[in-house]
Amino acid sequence: MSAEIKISLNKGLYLKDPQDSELGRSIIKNSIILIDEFGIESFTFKKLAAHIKSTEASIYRYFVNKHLLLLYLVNWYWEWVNFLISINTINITDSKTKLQIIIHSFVSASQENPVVDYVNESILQKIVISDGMKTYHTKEVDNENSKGFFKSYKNLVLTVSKVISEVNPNFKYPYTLATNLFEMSNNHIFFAQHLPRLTDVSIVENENNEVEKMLNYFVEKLLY
Amino acid sequence: MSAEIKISLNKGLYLKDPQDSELGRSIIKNSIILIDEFGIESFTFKKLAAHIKSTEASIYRYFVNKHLLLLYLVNWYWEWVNFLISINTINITDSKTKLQIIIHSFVSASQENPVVDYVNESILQKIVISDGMKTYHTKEVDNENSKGFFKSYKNLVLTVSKVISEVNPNFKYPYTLATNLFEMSNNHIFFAQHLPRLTDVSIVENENNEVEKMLNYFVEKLLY
DNA sequence: TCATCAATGATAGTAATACTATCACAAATA
DNA sequence: TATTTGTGATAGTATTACTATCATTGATGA
Repeated sequence: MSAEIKISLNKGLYLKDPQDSELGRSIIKNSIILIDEFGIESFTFKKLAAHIKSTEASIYRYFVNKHLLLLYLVNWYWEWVNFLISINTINITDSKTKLQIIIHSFVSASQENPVVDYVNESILQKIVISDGMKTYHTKEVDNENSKGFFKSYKNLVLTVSKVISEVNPNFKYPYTLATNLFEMSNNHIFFAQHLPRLTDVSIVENENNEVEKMLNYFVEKLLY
Repeated sequence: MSAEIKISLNKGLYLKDPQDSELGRSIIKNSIILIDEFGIESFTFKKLAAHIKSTEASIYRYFVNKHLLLLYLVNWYWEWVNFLISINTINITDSKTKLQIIIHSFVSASQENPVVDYVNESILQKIVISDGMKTYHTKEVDNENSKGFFKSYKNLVLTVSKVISEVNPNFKYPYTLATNLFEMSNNHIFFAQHLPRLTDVSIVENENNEVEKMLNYFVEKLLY
């Protein structure tokens, strides 16, 4: 995988494309580290500025506020998972196998080779698991949705729903299941770590094998 | 249903029991209204104080901060749904029917008779749908979990998982499915309203029939 | 009936957050 | 060489999320 790949995102997510400058890439790289460290609530542009030895004002030239920065990062993740699915299923003809690969991508996205050096996908996955749903659980959803800020997620769900319908054309809820596989994946990785009573799976040695097995079990019962 | 019912919650959730005083009940009643109106992010104790013609200081005598207030309200909801399930399944012997009633409780909890006059369960459900997951998606989960702040949710999941295992003792993931039914219910009501591309269901005339049907379809495929 | 005590209100103050504005400077570009 | 672009430095503001202190009122109890 070369460094040539540039994931392109909705222009409304940023004021200035962070991928185009040293400072921009540093903002991306280090915001991922700091959001993971502090959580999105306690993360501030001031902390980030201090960390990268820049200033708040400079960061505000790239992103309107931290919510849009998070949305940018989460969109990046959605695009990236979509990309992984594309390349990993390109030569696969069997739909059931495709769906298995999709599930593997949801669960183990973080263990793929990095695409660009300024995004640590492994940490980014942790952010998506912990804070991803906060991007759309706001009073601004409808407004932001109309600007296309959730397009990447919808694309991902569309891709997966197609495979679901290939596996079983009679299954009535392909979109619902597609969304649910992604959310279940994230939720139960989180629950295994923090609220184990809410799940049956556990995380052994940082591997999400059990979550993957669980999702395949659900898919089998629902579609086969 | 009489007004005698008092839902009892973990004492760590509040500084002073809001159910025991006029002001406390007013805080509960009006915080539900204002959180729904502004969303948890823009909701402040100052706004609430102005709304109920009290002061910030007085509200802080009941709750440490708005996060704990939200946690209180969400716990109230979890307890309430658990209570609904208990009374609505009390004379039911068939497990499949029990599970249908559970699903109906998740989806239509808001349409049951109110238990106490200071909690509008219908609006509270909207809050749980929009902001409920923010109670545990924080850096404080482990700490708060150790204080028992998620006990009500775990109880609810335990109740449901037992019924799932009654329906099909061989199903491997009863806790996962129990959690997922609750989360799916909330998520897809939300998606139907704000991000319809992520779901197959729609909300017609404020009724969640389609979500209920969808959940029953999933349960059937998974357990029958 | 008086003392006191708990609950609430009124007011003030502080540190941090989430910005916005202005000016200076250096490097790239035309 | 002139100009534009990107970044840094600094300052300032409104709001948030509290904390502290004191006054008032109404109920309790001796």
